[in-house]
Amino acid sequence: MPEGHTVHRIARQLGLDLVGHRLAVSSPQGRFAAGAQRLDGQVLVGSRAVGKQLFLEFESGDVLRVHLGLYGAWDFFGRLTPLTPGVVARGSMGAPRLRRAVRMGEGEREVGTGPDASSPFPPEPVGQVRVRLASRETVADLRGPSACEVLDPSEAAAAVARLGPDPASPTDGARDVMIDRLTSRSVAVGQLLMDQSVVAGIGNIYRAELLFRARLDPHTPGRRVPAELAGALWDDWAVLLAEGIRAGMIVTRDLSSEDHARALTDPTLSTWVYHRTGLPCLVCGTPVVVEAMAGRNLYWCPTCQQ
DNA sequence: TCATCATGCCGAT
DNA sequence: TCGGCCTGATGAT
Repeated sequence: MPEGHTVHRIARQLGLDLVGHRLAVSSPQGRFAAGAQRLDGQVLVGSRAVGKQLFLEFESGDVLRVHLGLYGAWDFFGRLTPLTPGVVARGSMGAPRLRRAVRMGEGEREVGTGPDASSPFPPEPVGQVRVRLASRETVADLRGPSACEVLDPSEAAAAVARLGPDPASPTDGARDVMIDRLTSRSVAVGQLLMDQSVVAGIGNIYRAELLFRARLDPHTPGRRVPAELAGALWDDWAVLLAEGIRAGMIVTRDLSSEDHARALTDPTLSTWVYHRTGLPCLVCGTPVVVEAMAGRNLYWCPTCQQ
């Protein structure tokens, strides 16, 4: 799945191009027909990401809650404002294999179009589109989400309250809340970082990378993590998340601009340990190992992380 | 062409 | 701890 940075980018794209517009809401696939009918014709008034969840608020107070799960993605068409100056997201945002970014040439306009500007607008839905949000100029199609439901305001508030703090959607005392929840349990810190009620938005890649950057053994019980180290994990997560949102990809190493571009096609360039099983640790040379932790692949360096 | 895998999470056991 | 769900890419056949 898209980790937190991707969902924040989706929230921003929808905020730039669909918030403030009266939308046609439909479910071409049919599996969200009732929810779509409830939202159809309303003005979208807010777009917010908390962790990996997206909350879209409509003028009636109804909130569309979306979780992309492992496979979900949004496809954008029509008029799109670049999230990063000069870079227009084309195609999908969500499942990473679909991520595409096209750098616009000199002199091109700030506003780009979808993947095929010559096709009719709005485009015919392709595949299983659970929800289509359409303004006169922009279409957003949601495919393959694990959660997609309409909530009333109190239900939406409860859904947000179940999540831990998110550095990109800050709340009062967020850092202390994360420190407290991380250091009060005996569960392994490698599991706690993936627990969305401890801290929101971290997935399997950021989990492995944060632990390596902190030189922390993933098996360390949360209780044994000093508060200063838990705070440092929060601070580093805030940095990596902000950079991920800006760049539109997960980068946890300092890369030259050439390597940054090459990392689009060679993911092993952008991480310290994730997906580097058997390759020498970039710091000490020890082969990176992979093991299952709570049913997910955990990558780490047994020498650096002690 | 097929089997496997993936940045997730839930509920049953 | 496991299977189930959702979709597309990848590497093996």
